[in-house]
Amino acid sequence: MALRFYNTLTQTVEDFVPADGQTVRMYTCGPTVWNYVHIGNLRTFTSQDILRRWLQYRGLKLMHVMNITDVDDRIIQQSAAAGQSIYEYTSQYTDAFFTDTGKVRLQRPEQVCKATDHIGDMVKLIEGLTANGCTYESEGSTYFRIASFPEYGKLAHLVFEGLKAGARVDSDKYDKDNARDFVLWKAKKEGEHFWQTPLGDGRPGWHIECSAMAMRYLGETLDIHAGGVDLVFPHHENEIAQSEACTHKPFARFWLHTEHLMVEGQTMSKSLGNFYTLRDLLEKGYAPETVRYLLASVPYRKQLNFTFDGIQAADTAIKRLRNYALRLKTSKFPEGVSAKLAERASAANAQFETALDDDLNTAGALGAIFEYVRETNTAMDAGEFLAGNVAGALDVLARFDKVFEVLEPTAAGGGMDDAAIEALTAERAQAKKSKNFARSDEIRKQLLEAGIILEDTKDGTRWKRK
RNA sequence: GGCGCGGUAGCCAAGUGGUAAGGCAGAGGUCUGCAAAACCUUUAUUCGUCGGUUCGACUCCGAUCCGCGCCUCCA
Repeated sequence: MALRFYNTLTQTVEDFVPADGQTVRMYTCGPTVWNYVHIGNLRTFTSQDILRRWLQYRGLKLMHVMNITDVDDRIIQQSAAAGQSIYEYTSQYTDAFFTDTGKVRLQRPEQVCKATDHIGDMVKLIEGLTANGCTYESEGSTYFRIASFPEYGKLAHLVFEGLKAGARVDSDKYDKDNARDFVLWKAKKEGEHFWQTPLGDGRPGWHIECSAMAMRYLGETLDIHAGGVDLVFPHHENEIAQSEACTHKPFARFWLHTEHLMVEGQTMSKSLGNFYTLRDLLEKGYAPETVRYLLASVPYRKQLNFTFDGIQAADTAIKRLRNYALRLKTSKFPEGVSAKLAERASAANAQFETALDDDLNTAGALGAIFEYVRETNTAMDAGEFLAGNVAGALDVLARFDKVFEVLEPTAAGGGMDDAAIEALTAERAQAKKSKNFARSDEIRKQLLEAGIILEDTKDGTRWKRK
């Protein structure tokens, strides 16, 4: 089955192939670096990481660009309140962003770009729009005239006929011809950071950075543009308008949007007290890969209800897979290879791949893996799983982990080293042999306190870290 | 009001015109010096509700109820 995605632009699931057949040129809206990432942000970024990994799994090359919005109203306010320049203020949150996303094992895009490094590209784009008659100036600011782009609304599928200009209360302080017109370049305000440009002293509007940087690095038509659902309107709609009105070419072929998450069935918000950053969760003792698993396990187009029961379930599910991997690596299986089980491994891989090809159905993919794990565990218990089947099973896990990447535990740091554990395990084996169960249990307890769990099997004792 | 998404077991969740994946939790059992791991059995005659189409619908159509999102800054 072909790889396919739901495209917000057409509201249908479409087969996906990059325009040049091999390299996916993709742009995702990155963070506004004024705070630490919360789990809602992380859900979107995690879904994009799954997307990246799946495209690579399918043999495609990637040119993925993500922006860092390091100048906007909130940043200007917050940095002023903190008595810092916008650069000082945003650099700490930019660093924190990569630290946090690194912990949940998000791959870094091929190109990360900051808005403030691309003011020149934005100015050029705005000048191009002006040359095409799509802009107007008012009190030093430059606006995009929506009336100049008849297709406005095609992404969000909004119809604006009947809307009276100025009918909506405009919270923005700048004057506009039409309430829907949006600002490309904001005139300088006293005390605010600004750039001197041919457009006048000021700073960029919110939407222009994405168009300018996306086209700068990826050309006029991208294969994929992705973000959270809340960006569909007005952000992505405006990106389309300002890009296409300039180039007269489609800005992006596929638009992918990740649904929001809820927390314990409610919208996440600070006022409800259910607002969590990744740092909050890690402080509560959850492993970053557990958060990753939970966020990735629900398909990206479905709202995800984030609960503490859910994160607990994710933790247990990961342990099950780790135990399975441990069993594969430490057990002695009879010689030979079971053709039936080899076939079963191929079938599991096929199911896994079919699910992810189908608009990244992560829940379906996980189902394929767990079903395979249970069946092969049963075969192992029955003595039907043979030594020659180990490689195939490890391959199933490896394919899974290429996408989900949760099997390797995050190092807790400190603790006992492997040699010391092996020595105690050996001593305990001796004690058990001579039926000295008191000493045997003492060692088990000692290791448990150090976070090491011992498991006695017919092939000897194996250990793992908690 | 307009546009869009969703309602499947205690919780999370896949699926689809042919008779309900998977994970977690619960109960019982097997194995075990202890413990752990693993496995087995068990938990939806039923997929928000009501109609319709069909040999057959959870899956298609209509209506209806409920939840959520966007329409203004927002992942």
